[in-house]
Amino acid sequence: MNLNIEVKHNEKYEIMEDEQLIESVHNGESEALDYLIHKYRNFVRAKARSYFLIGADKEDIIQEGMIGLYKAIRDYKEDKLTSFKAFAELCITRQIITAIKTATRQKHIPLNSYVSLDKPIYDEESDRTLMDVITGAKILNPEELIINREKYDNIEGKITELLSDLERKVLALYLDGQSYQEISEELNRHVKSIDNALQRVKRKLERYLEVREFSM
DNA sequence: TAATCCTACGGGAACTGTAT
DNA sequence: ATACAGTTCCCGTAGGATTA
Repeated sequence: MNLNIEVKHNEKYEIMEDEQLIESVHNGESEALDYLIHKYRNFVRAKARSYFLIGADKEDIIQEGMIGLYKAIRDYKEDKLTSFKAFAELCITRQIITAIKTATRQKHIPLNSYVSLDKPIYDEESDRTLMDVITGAKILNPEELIINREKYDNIEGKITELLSDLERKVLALYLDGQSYQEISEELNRHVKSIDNALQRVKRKLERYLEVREFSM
C-alpha cells in the first residue's frame, strides 16, 4: 500500500536530525528536501491557522508558509546557534506576515479595523487574522512581533476567559494544526460539535476585537 | 469530501417583575 | 421575604448550504 511505500521511502531520513537532513538537501538530495517539507507540513499548517482563523484565505497563507519553510531549508546555516526548527518558525512567520502586509497594503483599511492587518484581506471582504485580533496591533516587522508578544500573552488570557471549556480545548487543538476529525476523536465529540465550537470561538473573537478596537 | 458558515432549536442558569 | 412565571443570555447541537 501507499503507506508502506512511503515508510520505506523515508526510512533512511527518519533517524536523521533536521540539521543532517538540511545538509543532504544542500548536497543536492531532492528526496531529503521532499522529506523535510513533508515533515514540517503540519507545522506550517499550525502556524498558518493563527492567521486564517478569523477568515483569511487559508490556502494562500499556507502557501506562503510553505515558501517560508522552503527558504528556511535553503538558507539555514549549520553553524548558527539556533535549531532548524526555530529558524524555520521565524522564516515561516515572517513570510506569512510579509505576504499579508503586501496584500493589505494600499488597501483602504478602515480606521476602526486595523486589526484586520494580519488578515489578508484580499478583497472587499472584512477578514481579520486571529493573531491580529488577539494582538490587536499591527505587526510591522519581526522586531515588533517580539514586542507584541507580551501584549499577546496578556490578551490571550483574557480571550480564553471568554471561552467555554469546550471552546478552549477545541481552539487549542485547532491551533495545533489538527483537523476537525482529529479533534473530534481526541475530545470524544462529533465533528459537528467541533465545527460549532469553532464557529462560536470565531464570533467571540470578532466581537472581542470590535470592542477592543473601539477602546484603543 | 472535508472544512466552513449560517440559522434555528432546546436546555439551563441568571435576572426581573409581581402576586402572595 | 418567598414563590413563581416570563424574559434573556449562553452553551451545545443539528441540518443544510457553500466553499475549496
